Parts: sequence; structure tokens; C-alpha cells
Amino acid sequence: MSEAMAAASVRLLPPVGTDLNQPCVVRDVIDRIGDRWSLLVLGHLAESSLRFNAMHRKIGDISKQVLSRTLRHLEEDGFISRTVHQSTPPQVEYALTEMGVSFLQPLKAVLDWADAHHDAITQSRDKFARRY
Amino acid sequence: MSEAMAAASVRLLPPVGTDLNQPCVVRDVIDRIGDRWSLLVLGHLAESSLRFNAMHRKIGDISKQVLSRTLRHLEEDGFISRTVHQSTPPQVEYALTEMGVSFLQPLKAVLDWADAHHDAITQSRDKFARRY
DNA sequence: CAGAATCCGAGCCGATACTG
DNA sequence: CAGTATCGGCTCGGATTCTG
Repeated sequence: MSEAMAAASVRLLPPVGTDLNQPCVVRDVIDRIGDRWSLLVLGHLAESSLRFNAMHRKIGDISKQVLSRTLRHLEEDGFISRTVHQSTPPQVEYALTEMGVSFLQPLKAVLDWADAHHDAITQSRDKFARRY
Repeated sequence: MSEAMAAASVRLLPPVGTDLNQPCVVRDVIDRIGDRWSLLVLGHLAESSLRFNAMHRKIGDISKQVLSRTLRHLEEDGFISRTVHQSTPPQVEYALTEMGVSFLQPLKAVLDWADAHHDAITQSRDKFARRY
């Protein structure tokens, strides 16, 4: 057993003896971040803070409904902040919190890995498809 | 803009000008890994290779159906290998591939982050709930 | 033992219309 | 501008049953 494997497996699972249905720490994060849009939104906010409709235009193919939900979830978890500027018309600005920024670093590790192995994954899928 | 933010945002989005509906490299990975069980399965296989029913017992609250699907997806993407040992009764062994092992390292970065910020996220959720 | 087939229900996602 | 309300479709996870 390598160091990396042992280290990675430690916190991936709930503590031994606890109810496995209880989401472990990782699941608690993944369940929120691993949806259709969260990473995309965080990615855009990593470049600059944005107002609602500006982000809506930037992403392009997300409905207002879903964008609203995604933003609220990210705000709820503390990844982003929501600032209302009193004016007419109203303006609401979304930005990464300090925690949100800190998440970009581990995220980058995954991105780099995905980037490095994307071709291998694609090839693996093709090979799998040809086999069956 | 910090280095980390700029670096993280680069590959998070599809190339400018391309169809945003096309999944970008990250989405291609997250869409597979970010489901209910994949990380859990990879976590168990990080400890040792396992046969089907052994893993079923270890995880406990996953149906055979879903475990089967999860394993096939991970195999399709090249994270795990599936080895059939001809015998009666048949035995099928699942193990991490080299690529699967290499993924444990970036994964660990996320795990460490999740571990370090889990309390903050929980508190953020509580605070959010009290506000509304 | 290692799955496949079938069916069901919940939740996510989305389009559209409407509001302060 | 920044959302909410309503409704529908579709995918995912799950329970159950059956098979080589």
C-alpha cells in the first residue's frame, strides 16, 4: 500500500462503525460541487465578480431559475458572497469568498489531472465501446 | 487576480468561442466522478482490490444494480480494471489501474480541503438557515 | 458468485411566464 | 435588473426478481 493510497482513503469514508448512509466529509462537498453548474460558476467568478444577468449572459445556456439555485447553494455553503447594491435598478454582485478562493487551489490539482489524463480517458472509453 | 485564481479558471471553461454546451475537460471528469458512489468505490479500492460481493458488503447500503453500473463506468473510463478468474463459482476482481492510482493524489488535495473546511461549511449553512 | 432485467420514485434540470 | 412561480421531462438511484 503506497502512502498516497493510504492517505487518500482515510477521509474518503465515514468513520468505521458509523452509519454509512451518513454522508462523509467528502460527500458533503462533492454533493454540492459536483452538480451541473457549480464549478462553471466558480470558474467564472474566479476571473471576476459578476452581477446576476452578466453571469447569465456569460454562461449562456443556463436558465435563470437554475442559475439562481446554484448561486444560492454556493452562498449557503460559503463559497460565494452576495452583495446587494441599493439602486434603481437593483444590482446584486456575486464574488468568491476567502473560502471560495482557497478552494481554487485543490480544485486546480484535479483540473491538472483531468487535463493530463483526458485523452487517456477518451481512449479508454473508445476501447471499452469497441469491446462491447 | 491571483495566480491560483487565474490558473484554476483556465481549464475550467470550454475554450472561448466553442459551444458552451460541449462539456469541457473538467466536466468530463466531474460528471463521472461526482456521482453518488464513485469516490466511495475508489476509496475502498485504494485500500485493496476487491471482488464484487466483498465490495457490496463493505459499502453496505448500495444496491447490486447501482454498484454494477458504477463499476462499469469506472472501468469504462480506465480508473479500475476488471479481472475474471475462471472458477466455480466465478470470481471477478476489481482493482485500481495505474491511472486510478494517479488520481488519488489530486483527489487527496480536495479531501484535505474538505476536511479543513467542513466545519466552516456546516456553520455557513446554519447561519444561512437562520437568516431566512 | 456476479451480475442483468424490470419497474418505480425522487430530485435535478429546464422553459416559460410573471413580479418588485 | 434580479429574481420567483409553475410545470414538465428526464436522469439517477433503488428495490425486487431472475440467471449462468
